[in-house]
Amino acid sequence: MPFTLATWNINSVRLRAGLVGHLLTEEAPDVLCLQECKSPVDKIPAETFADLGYPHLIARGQKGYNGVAILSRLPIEDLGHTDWCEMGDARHIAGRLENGVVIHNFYVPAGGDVPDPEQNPKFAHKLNFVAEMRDHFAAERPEKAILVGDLNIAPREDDVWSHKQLLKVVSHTPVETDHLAQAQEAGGWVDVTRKDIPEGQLYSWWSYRSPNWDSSDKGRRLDHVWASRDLAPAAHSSRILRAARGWEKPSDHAPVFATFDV
DNA sequence: ATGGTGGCATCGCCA
Repeated sequence: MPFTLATWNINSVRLRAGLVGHLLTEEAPDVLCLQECKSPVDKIPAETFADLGYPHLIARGQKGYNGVAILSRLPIEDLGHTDWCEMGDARHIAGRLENGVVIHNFYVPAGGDVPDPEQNPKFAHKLNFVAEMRDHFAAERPEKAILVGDLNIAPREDDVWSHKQLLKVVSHTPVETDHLAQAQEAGGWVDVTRKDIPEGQLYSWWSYRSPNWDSSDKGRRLDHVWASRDLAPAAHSSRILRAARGWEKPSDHAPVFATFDV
């Protein structure tokens, strides 16, 4: 049975519940993973989504910051979360569909502005977080699993508008892309988006601070869909819904889609 | 070299 999954950093699920509804109605993924919900779980407008055919919701939340959720048409079992870096942040949730597929939804710390862990504790936190992901998935190799989310790292040269100009910009520094590659390798994860779209510039985020985001196109691919090695051959038809970045009062991220035949 | 925008725990912090 094929199923389609999407991941989207929504930047406030309450403010943008209408946009979420629009995506569910127009694109109808079976599963939608959200990050930066910025809401306690009991204040997520779950009924709105249930009325649109998504009665299943698992989430972790906190007031104002972070927050991850999985909306699903299909029943999903809450597998809990890991408290990465023991910060108590709502940055991860895992669930299992009835077909046995496990979904990990991550919101990796952005890391602040200065790409030096000695000078900037937020950058140190980001590197530690990704190192813990590496250790976690090295200890327990994922099978029949999908990892999605805003990983806040654009790994490839063609995942940013200018490789050269972003080498010292947080999200594309070598130490970050090395850390991400190690986490990916430790779990045997396959980058599904790049498996399906191997060539060319590809972005999922455009800063709010750039007024002409579309024409200047200074984007980065910060949002990812990975599959465990056994599941990767089932993946196809990835796409990024760039148009969503141009919707009324948009998130600064566009949703990333992948379809799996499982 | 700087500042640009947006959300919220809103006058400072996060992205």
